[in-house]
Amino acid sequence: MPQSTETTSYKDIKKTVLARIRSGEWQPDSLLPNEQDLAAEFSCTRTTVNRALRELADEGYLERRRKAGTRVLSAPQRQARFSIPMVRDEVEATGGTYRYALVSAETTVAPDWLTARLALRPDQSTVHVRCMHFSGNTPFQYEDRWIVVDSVPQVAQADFSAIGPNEWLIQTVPFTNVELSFLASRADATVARFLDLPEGEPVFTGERITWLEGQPVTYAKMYFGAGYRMTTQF
Amino acid sequence: MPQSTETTSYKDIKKTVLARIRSGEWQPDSLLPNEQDLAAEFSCTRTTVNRALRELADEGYLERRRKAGTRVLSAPQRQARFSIPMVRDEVEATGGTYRYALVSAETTVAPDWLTARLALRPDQSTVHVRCMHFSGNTPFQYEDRWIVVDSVPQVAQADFSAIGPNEWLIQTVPFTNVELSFLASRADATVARFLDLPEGEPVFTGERITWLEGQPVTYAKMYFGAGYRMTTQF
DNA sequence: AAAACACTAAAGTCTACACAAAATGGAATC
DNA sequence: GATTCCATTTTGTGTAGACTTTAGTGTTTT
Repeated sequence: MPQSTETTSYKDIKKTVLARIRSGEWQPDSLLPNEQDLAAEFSCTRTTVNRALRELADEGYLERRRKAGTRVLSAPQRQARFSIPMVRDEVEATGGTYRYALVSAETTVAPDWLTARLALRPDQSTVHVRCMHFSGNTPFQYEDRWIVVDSVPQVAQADFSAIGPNEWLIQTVPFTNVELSFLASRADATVARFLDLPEGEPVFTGERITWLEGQPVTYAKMYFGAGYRMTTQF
Repeated sequence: MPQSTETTSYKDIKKTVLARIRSGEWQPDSLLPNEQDLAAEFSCTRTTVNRALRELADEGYLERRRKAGTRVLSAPQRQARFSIPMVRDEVEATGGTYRYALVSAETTVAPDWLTARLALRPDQSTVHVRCMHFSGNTPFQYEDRWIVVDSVPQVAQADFSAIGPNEWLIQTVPFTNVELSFLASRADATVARFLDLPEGEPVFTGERITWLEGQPVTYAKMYFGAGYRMTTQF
């Protein structure tokens, strides 16, 4: 049957279901009709209903279990998606001119805390890179990163004077797992100097650990310049 | 054909595609074979390939355009999903005992900055609620919230002495749009007092604006206690 | 009672096919 | 040379039907 003449699409179903939840017609914790019945109601196939409900479950509105059916989540476990762009893109998106500057790059044995954090073997070798990202002449981000040499042997030959370690890594090694945190920290002397802030100032900070199939690849701490906010809409 | 005997599922296809991207077989920016050809290769239907590629595009690995085809995103525009639980759930998830305390609740005309922020009409009435969320006896979050009376008339009768404004709102009014930001701010005298921190200390801060069909519903500022970090894995 | 078992309802996934919609690239026209 | 228009390709979405997997529920056995 062609869908040009008045059919119900999975998007329509999503909207209707959401509306019913919002209107209170379908109370939290209550069970929805099964797919078959909904298909009949919307005069479409179960496939279409399935897609609608599956996506709503994905978005955190519904909970689905085989045999048990589909129920409305009581506390809509909403989730926010933040896009994590590369610094260059983030700067350019705001109209700024991106500039990168290497501060230091050296091969060292991993410090204790890093060995613990990444579950490294004692005395594994790392490349420690510190660098700055600017938007025009304004400091945008100070990055402090360690790369595990055993996981990324090529890093020994890498030259970080022109390209940032993040961009280099993305081009060079894949990763499978990431742990990402955000917090507020106080600017120590170093961070304050590079971000051009008074010492002790609050700094929005990101911490990122990346693995490839269980192997720790890199640990990065990213200190954002004054006034930075991470925003999303949904 | 039954799928018990060796068929390719959309999950298999996702894995294979990801593996090819990671291995470099399919370079960033390059075009993938079209769905028909992939279906032939995996000996399944186009529907199955479609689902696999659609989900990968959703997850930020691929870009798909009709007629243009499917290509590997050069900078895998990865996105992090943070779940935004209600404070009670967040506290209880860490094993703490949740406790709520109202600080103040009063009806006032919206201040200038809020009128501007939410695009209110001049002198619209709001309910201003300030409250604390504890984990055991440790301050977990100080919340400072305005609720627009015109959008939520019931708020005039609400009693926030036992239930937090957020939980109340979720039960009472639906919302359609949210803008959520995170930043690092310095604790002013009030925030410092409630969170039991020295004044000027960095505070991880969330700001949330909620609309219902274009109508501003509420503005909330959430100050998190010492050591808070927002974490996700992917 | 408690444990093991079978039945069955519901979601999960796949096949096979069809038509819809977008957008690219080239052809026709100005 | 630029613009408009159109055919074609590729993804998007729907139908119809089948088999699979999970997990409640009720029954039987211990």
